[in-house]
Amino acid sequence: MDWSEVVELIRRSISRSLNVEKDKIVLIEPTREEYGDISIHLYKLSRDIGIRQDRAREIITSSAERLDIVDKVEEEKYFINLHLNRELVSKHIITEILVRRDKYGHSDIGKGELVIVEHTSTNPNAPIHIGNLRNSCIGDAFSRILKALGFRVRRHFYVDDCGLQMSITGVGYDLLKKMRVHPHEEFDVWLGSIYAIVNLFVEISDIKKNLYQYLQEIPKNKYEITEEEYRYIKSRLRDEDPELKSLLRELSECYSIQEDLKNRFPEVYKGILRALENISDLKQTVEKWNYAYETKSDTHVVSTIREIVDKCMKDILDTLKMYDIEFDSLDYESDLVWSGLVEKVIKDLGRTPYLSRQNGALVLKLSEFNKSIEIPDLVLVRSDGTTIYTTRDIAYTIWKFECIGAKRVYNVIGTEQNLPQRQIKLALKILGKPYAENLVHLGYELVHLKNFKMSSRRARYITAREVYREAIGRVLERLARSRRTYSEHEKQRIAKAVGVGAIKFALLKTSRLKPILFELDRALNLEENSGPFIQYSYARATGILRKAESVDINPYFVDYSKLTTDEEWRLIKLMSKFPSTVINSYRDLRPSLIAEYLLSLAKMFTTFYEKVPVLSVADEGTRKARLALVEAYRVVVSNGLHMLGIKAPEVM
RNA sequence: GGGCCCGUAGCGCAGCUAGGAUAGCGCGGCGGCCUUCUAAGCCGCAGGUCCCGGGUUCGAAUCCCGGCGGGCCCGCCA
Repeated sequence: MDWSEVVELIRRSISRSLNVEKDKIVLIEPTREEYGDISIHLYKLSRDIGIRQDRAREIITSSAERLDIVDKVEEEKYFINLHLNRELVSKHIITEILVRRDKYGHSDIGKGELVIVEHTSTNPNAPIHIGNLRNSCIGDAFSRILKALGFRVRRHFYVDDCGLQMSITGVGYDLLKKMRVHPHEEFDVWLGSIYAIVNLFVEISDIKKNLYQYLQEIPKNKYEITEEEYRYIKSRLRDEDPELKSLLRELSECYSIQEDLKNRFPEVYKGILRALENISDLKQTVEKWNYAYETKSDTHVVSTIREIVDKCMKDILDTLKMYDIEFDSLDYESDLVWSGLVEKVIKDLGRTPYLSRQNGALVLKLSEFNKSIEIPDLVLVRSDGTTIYTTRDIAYTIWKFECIGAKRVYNVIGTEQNLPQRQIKLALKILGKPYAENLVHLGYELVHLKNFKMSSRRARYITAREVYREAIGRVLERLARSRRTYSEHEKQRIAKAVGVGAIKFALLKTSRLKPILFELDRALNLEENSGPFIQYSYARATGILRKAESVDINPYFVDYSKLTTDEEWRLIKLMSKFPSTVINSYRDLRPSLIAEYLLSLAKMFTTFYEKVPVLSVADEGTRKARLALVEAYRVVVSNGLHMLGIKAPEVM
């Protein structure tokens, strides 16, 4: 029995006695302990069902009193307060937990339905950073929640290897290879620097080209901004022509990026700059690569991009593995394009009245399809024949439903992509796909850092690996200050579990619709509203059972009348709410609900731990009952942590 | 200009979807608690115009309308 069943039992009984539908009976949580466990607002109820208050009171009271789980019915102001029979309810709840064990909180509402959770899906041209990690944690936790609820879950990583950002990286990588400049750091970090630097040169040459019509002093086909040029630009910044002014400002911003990248990645920077002497139009080269890759028409381009994508993906997946995050499938965007599926989707859309050609590009007229909401049209195919990201994502979505057979698809993608996600859904509707409604955008707000703006285009980020190393280091430091002694192996295991737990919890506990200000000190402060706090409570609970002479707890042979303290009762009640918390978390797409729940549960356990002795209590029956309670706590908290992808260490 | 989201204690956040009793938690501040199951802990104190203004209601942090403040999006980028 869990809390929702207790509530249901009472509702059913009262609704029968009053002869009204169950939905009309609203049971609420009392705000104070002396008001009992469950309350009914008499005024509201009597109005809702059209019956006099005193009559309702009479019926409810006698109906509730007949239930064996109800101990006492009291009246206070306009409330009827029910006090539950602690012994009986405790018995039901603890038995349920100890019998169901690692299945407590699980259910079969998913009925084995196949669902896809797509998450992380970062560009394979840079390391995964702390911002991406929020996505991974939410996606991974949500997958675990779905699994616990009986869904068949597949976790997919969309490898975005088409698109300009890959051509930019590929061109730079190729140039360096020809110059015999080889990577000597972590590959993904190295690749990220190439992307940022080539991207910068594309940008600079573009601006210079436009600037040339105003200022011939700035040569139009040079990639670097010299110091002289920069001084000159600054002296002209106050020019009155707005167009010129904005170009100057952009270029001056590029200069600061240039200096930063030159400083941090001198070898890559100089190598690419030297190689560029032989390239007259970098942007054109990039576009050529983009076209060649998407059409698979140049083996050198294809093998080069594939090479860097695979190497980068290895680093990304290795990093995520450190956080215990894994995938069932890597879906290469290029495979999707090369298979002809993207083309087919465009063709299918062409048969609807909503596709039209504008200036050589193919545009999906979403505004005409749905006039009730305002939504911008979507360019599907550029005038050079290449597709854009959203187009490929439409095909990808169809692939998930039709080729994989998913009944529902969850996309963990930042809220900044709200619009494209809606556009995809509309495109599915235009195609008459019945599953359009089963595409769920699990959006989340970004991670911000204090005094630091992350940017892939500038190769500025806090990588997930850095954070991991820092977290491990801090836990080891904490262990060194501990009064306990640990073996080396134990230290490493705890450091990993707790370090990762701290980071994951910090990223999961906040509602996904709120931006997170990530401060390392705060996230890794092991003494807060934190993952380690919950883990610590588990370790303490485990400690008690380790020291108990008999760990064999049979819930059927426990005298529940011995659990008499308020601390015990509060803990039992809260544990009984775990299953409904999991359901709510799934229904509202909010893993943070479980995080929040575990925090209050751990807090409650800690209070119990401080106030109620277990091992030292003289009465054997009491000791046994409390041991059962502690064991039940371990079950609930470890199930909950597991759903968040956080380990529960036995020792800390 | 339009769309989505957020606004609760000095700071970080729950509570709002299904309106009810004295609005919670953590950090930070102050004061206590380790010969007794792990002090990564516990207990106490101080700290609030629930952004503002209307409306609905016996009753609003919660629902509705209108403002204000902040974020994101509205690209032949991803």
